[in-house]
Amino acid sequence: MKISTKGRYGLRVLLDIATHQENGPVILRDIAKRQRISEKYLWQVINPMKSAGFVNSSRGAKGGYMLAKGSSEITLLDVISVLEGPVCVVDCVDEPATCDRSSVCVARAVWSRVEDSIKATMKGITLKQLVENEKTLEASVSLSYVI
Amino acid sequence: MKISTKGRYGLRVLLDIATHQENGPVILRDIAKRQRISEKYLWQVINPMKSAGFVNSSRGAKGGYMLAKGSSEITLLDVISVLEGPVCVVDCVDEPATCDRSSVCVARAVWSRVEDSIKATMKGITLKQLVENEKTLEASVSLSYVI
DNA sequence: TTCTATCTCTACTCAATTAATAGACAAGGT
DNA sequence: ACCTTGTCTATTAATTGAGTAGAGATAGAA
Repeated sequence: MKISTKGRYGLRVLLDIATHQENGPVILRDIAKRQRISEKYLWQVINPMKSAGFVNSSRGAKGGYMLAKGSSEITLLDVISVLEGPVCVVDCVDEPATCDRSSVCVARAVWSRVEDSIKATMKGITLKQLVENEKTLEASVSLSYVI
Repeated sequence: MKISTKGRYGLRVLLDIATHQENGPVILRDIAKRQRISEKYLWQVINPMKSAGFVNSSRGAKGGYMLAKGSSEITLLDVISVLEGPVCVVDCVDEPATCDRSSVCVARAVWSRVEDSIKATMKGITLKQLVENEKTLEASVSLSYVI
């Protein structure tokens, strides 16, 4: 029941891009520095998100990555699905054919219920919310320094 | 985001015991046959549940396992916590000390929210419910044969 | 008492997955 | 041209998952 580094890093990468893309594309090296993740590994994280259409890239000097859509259109469920594979706590939920009892299996019904609940929660969390939370958090932190 | 065999088998084992313990202790070999799991591996599943106080065991002839408490007192969250370890999608949620940013980390807040939702869902599912679901399911299946 | 059924425990193995690292290559802007 | 940046393919070490093997302990029955 763990989220792997791919999923966790992916979320942080998107958040990083969202908060730094005002002045043009954000380059991998800077993300890597800020997030303390190797560039090489980061590429493996960001590449699927490019394929999934969360970010755009441009090559060469002044290149980098930018969000490909509004941050309110990217949900946690999207990110995790792309980086960790479909949210599926037990295979038989998504692939009933793998077990002949699936149509009458009480256990399967349970996993299905758990899965639905996870999906619903994740779908309700957007990148935009995170960005806003971060802003208010920063504000309160800097405020505490002033006081 | 997968539940491993330990957790899945554990649930099935409890359900199996609950539905077969009327005539005394249920032996591992029978559970193994019915659930198509090796006895050896099954022991690794049932042993933590014994330690956790879900089942009692008696040794020797006529021995076996029985539920140690009412099926309404065992929740899915209990079972999974015992067999898969604490429900924790990301370490920093349960152990804030592992990361110095944890107190101001937006990502962590997200994982915490996901975790809480999973826990709440699992806590709401009791073994008793499963037993009852199975009964009604059996009834409807046998009915369909009669018709 | 002895036999047998049953649970108990430790150790081992094999495969898959995770989390990286390394290095060559491709393309676009100045 | 040159430098910057993204793109791709391998490789690897560590961890976890899933299961097997076999000896040992204990309680009831004959």
